[in-house]
Amino acid sequence: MKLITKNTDYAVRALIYISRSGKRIVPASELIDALVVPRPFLRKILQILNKKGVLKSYKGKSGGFELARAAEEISLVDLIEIFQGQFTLAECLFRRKICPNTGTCALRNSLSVVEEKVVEQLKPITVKSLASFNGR
Amino acid sequence: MKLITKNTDYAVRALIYISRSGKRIVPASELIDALVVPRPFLRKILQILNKKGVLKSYKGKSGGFELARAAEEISLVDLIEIFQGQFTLAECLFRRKICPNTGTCALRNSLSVVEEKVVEQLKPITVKSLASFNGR
DNA sequence: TAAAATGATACCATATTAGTATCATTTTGT
DNA sequence: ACAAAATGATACTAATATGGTATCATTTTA
Repeated sequence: MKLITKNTDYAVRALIYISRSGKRIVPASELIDALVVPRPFLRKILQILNKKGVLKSYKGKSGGFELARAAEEISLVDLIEIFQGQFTLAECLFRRKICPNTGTCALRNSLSVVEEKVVEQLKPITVKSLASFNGR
Repeated sequence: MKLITKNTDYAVRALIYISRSGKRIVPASELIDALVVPRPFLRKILQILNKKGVLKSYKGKSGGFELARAAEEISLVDLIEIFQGQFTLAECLFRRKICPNTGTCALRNSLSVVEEKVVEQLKPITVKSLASFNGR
C-alpha cells in the first residue's frame, strides 16, 4: 500500500521549492522546469493548493504562487488529506448488516487507534522540516 | 485515504469467525452466511489466504478452512501486505530525474521512518486480539 | 496592448479494487 | 458406488481512483 500518491508527492516538492526560494512569488513554469513534472498536472495541483488555502496565487504577468501560511504550519497530513482524502478505516458496512457483534466492532475500534497514531506520526513532518532537511 | 480495503476487511472478519469457532474446520458457505459477504469474492479471498499459509484448506465433503497458525501469530500487517501490497512511500522517481537534492531525499527519509512506525502500530493487532476484543 | 501568468473545466488512459461466473477436482457420507 | 458438498483454478466484468491532457477564459503588468 502506498502512503503517498503522486498528487501529494508533487505538491510536497513544489512547496519545498517555493519555501526554499524565500518569500518570492514563484510561477508554475519555474516549478515545472525545476521539478521536471508534467505541466498541466502540476498546474492543477497548484490550483487545488490555492483553493485549499495552502498557496496564495497571483494572476497576471509577474504572477505565480507563494505560501499562504508559514512553512512550519503546512503538515504532510494536510496535504495527504487534501489529495487522498481523510484517513478512514475500512467502511464498516452496517448497511449490509455485517459485524455480528453489533455496536462495538473489534476491527473498527483497533483501527481508529492506529489511525490516530499515524496522524500523530505525520503531523510533525512539515514543509519547513522537509525543506531544511539536508542543508540543500 | 483508506488504511484497509475490502479484501483485507473480509479476510479479517473471516479469520476472526474461524478463530472464535474453536479448532473446527469451517466451510466457506458458513462464513458467507455468517458474514453476509458476496460468495465468489470471499471464496477467492479464502483461496489466497490458503496459498499464503494463513489458512489451511480441506477439500471434499466435510471440508473447509482452519487457521494454519495460531491466531496470535496472524497480524493485521500480514493481511494488509497480502491484499494491499507492502507498505511503500511514494515512488521517488529517480528515473525521471526528480529530486534535485540527489541521494538524500527529504521526503523519502522522513517517510521511511513513518512507515516503520505504522507497521509497529499494526503489528500487535492480531486475529487473536481482535477475536477476544469484546467478549463476544 | 501583448505577453505572461492563473482559473475553470472537461476530457482521456491506466491501474486498482470489487465482484462475478464457470468448470474441474477432491473427498466422504450414505 | 456415487452423488453431494466442498475447494482449486481461472477468466471475465464493473466501478472507482489515480495520473495525466487539452482548451479556452480571465487577469495583470511591463
